[in-house]
Amino acid sequence: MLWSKLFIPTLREDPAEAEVASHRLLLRAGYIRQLAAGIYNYLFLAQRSLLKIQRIVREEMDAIGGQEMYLPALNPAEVWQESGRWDVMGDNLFRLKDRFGRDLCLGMTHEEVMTVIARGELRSYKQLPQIWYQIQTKFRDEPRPKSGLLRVRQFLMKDSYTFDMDQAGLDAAYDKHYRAYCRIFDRCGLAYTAVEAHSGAMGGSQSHEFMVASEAGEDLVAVCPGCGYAANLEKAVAVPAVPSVADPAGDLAPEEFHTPGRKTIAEVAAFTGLPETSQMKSLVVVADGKPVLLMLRGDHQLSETKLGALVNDPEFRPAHPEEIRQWFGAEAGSLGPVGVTNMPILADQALVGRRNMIAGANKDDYHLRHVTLGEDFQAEIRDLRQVAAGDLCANCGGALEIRKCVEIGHIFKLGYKYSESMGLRVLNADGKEVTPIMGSYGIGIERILAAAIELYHDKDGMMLPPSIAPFQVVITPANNSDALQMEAARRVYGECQALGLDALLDDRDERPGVKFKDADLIGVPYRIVIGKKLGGGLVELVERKTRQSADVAVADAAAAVAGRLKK
RNA sequence: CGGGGCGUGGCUCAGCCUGGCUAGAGCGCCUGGUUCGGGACCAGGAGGUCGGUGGUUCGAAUCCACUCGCCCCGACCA
Repeated sequence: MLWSKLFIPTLREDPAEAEVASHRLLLRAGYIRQLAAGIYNYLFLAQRSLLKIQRIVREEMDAIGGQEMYLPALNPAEVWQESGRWDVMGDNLFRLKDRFGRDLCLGMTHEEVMTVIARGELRSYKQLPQIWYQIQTKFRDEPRPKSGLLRVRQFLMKDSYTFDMDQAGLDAAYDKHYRAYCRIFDRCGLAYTAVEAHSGAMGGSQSHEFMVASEAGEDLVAVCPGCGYAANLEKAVAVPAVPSVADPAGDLAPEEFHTPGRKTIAEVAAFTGLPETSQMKSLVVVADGKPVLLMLRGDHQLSETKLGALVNDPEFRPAHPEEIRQWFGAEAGSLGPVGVTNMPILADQALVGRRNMIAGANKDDYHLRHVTLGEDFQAEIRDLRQVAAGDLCANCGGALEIRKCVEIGHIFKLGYKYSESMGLRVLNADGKEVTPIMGSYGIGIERILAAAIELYHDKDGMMLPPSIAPFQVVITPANNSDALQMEAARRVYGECQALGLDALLDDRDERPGVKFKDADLIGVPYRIVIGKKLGGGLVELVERKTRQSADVAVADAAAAVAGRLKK
């Protein structure tokens, strides 16, 4: 295509509102423009790139037997009420009424609609398994849209759903998706990791997220460089780092001591001269309307996700100061487990095997030393803590790292949540009605583009992988007023097209510097510069990512690019 | 929803604290000319109800109140 005819509104300066690299560059390179918070216009370049991503997704979904559909974004409330998500989703669901006052919503995913189709049409085990997918605009009323295309209120998602007769079928469907996702992200040129994920409100037994490491991300992932273990921090397990000071040995009885004004773990550590690892942290939460005392090692953080799942109440809350006073007779800074009988105690497994630790005395300004789990108090042992950097891998003992990541895909074994609540049943070979088991699998289309930019950019602009760049090659005549250069540029451009390349001819009447800057900014992987060496029959072939350039014969330029793209 | 910040030509910003001429700069845009390997130069030109509403004042971009929008932190989050 001819650049002079295209709408590519590049900006010379960084837009003020953009913080993260992908947002800044998408705006500067003329890919997107904002319409409202979390709502973007995808201009020509973005659309071109997104279409390429969608094409890759389609090809790989089709390759595992996926059947593409297109379902309404506008959904009647009834189907969401049937699944229960009308209430569960709260303010995240965009809701509206039609002229007759009927409730509708804009779909954030399509489990319900897919299940409606399935229950209306699937009758027999002979029709299963099925893999249905769509690429649709999804809506979420995000409380805080941010970071350009990374967290938006309207976005494209590939979502697929599988229906199987049994767990083995679901396992196979899940595995197909897992492998398809790897191929998709490989083809998109992303460096990604598949991590074990918390299945959250979606229920279900198994779940993986596909993550791209980036400071712009919002998820934290624990990874083991040694054995490859990787899990979302919400779910990660690890062996805690060894306490920095060994516990006092012996069968010692709890012993009260005065700790005036020392309320936090850090203050008590400073006061006693013993590290935080020698203390027990006491947290009181109210879950399901009832108080629970949680015991953790002093330096450990509570995992709210894990606790939410344990107590079956993701909405649990910390106890109020008055409640703590009432239940313990002391302030939050002096709480401990010894003598507590009016509520259940959950202790993190990192406390097992520890002896004679320090904990609050349930008496203001006093702590106890020599507190031992199982001897001085009884508790249910659970995994409560959030894994931290430096913890040891449960598989291989290596030190774990924590990385910020962008989630680009998520696969779930849904189980029977929707098929059961919405009444999907088919007849099995014995003529009995059975409920099929489902899986659900999503890919954030725009996030692939944004994540690629986060991964691959420099001070001059994007360095998009060729598979998802809006163009594969740009032909840049250095001087438009040089008729020979222009003629050669047109010829090379034609040859690129003949070879099936996505080529862009920068025929704008601009100085070379402007053309180079723009080409770098929008991230075209290869550039053929027609310049002064044309007299000697040579043009310059430059790779955007590496900045490596090579002189090639004019006649070979197009083929040279095609050759490099094949690699 | 809590905390912070910002709304002035298309973009980046100055002016506001301490009210006072026709509201500025750089970039971009238009016309003409010169130029042509990393965001050129000269000359001329277009473009702004200063987010909105109300108030104070002889007079408001500037002060006050309300309000809308956007960004960031937190909460939230298939």
